[in-house]
Amino acid sequence: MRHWLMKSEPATYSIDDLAKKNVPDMWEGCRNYTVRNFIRDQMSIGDLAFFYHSSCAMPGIVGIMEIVSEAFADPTQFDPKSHYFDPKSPLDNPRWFARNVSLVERWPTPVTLSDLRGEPLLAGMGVLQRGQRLSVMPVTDEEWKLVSQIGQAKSAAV
DNA sequence: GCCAACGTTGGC
DNA sequence: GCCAACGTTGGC
Repeated sequence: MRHWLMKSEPATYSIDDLAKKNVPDMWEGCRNYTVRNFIRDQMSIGDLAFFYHSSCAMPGIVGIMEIVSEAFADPTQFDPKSHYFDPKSPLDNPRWFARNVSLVERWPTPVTLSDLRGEPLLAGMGVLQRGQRLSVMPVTDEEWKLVSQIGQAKSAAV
């Protein structure tokens, strides 16, 4: 099993939006080829991912999701009304892929970006690297364990 | 709103 | 295939 970090702007789609569904939801709208390859080729059903809130007052990891489907063509690329519409993506050879995800844990007390930066053992994490902008990226087993512990401890302490 | 970093586009 | 221009990301 692999581990991931997946970013979303909470103003667009937050962990509360996912929690409200009570069923798996589609992780859509990725429009970067590196991210596309992760989603299409590297993820597996059963993989776990951190849900990361970006571009907001308190950026950080707000919970855990599970990948629950194979990759499928992201329908928003074919929808002219969608913000994610891509007129150059051929119907018979889609450029962009999505997966369904389901909520595993929502952390009432997030592990903030500054929490992550404050932990020397996490200095190598992709999300902390200067200039990295991928909205989906792999997380090592060690990083996963440590961040999960921090997240669960912070949220249990409330 | 600023700006650094990076990906994508398109002219050549 | 090069590379400048442009657009986007995302923290601050």
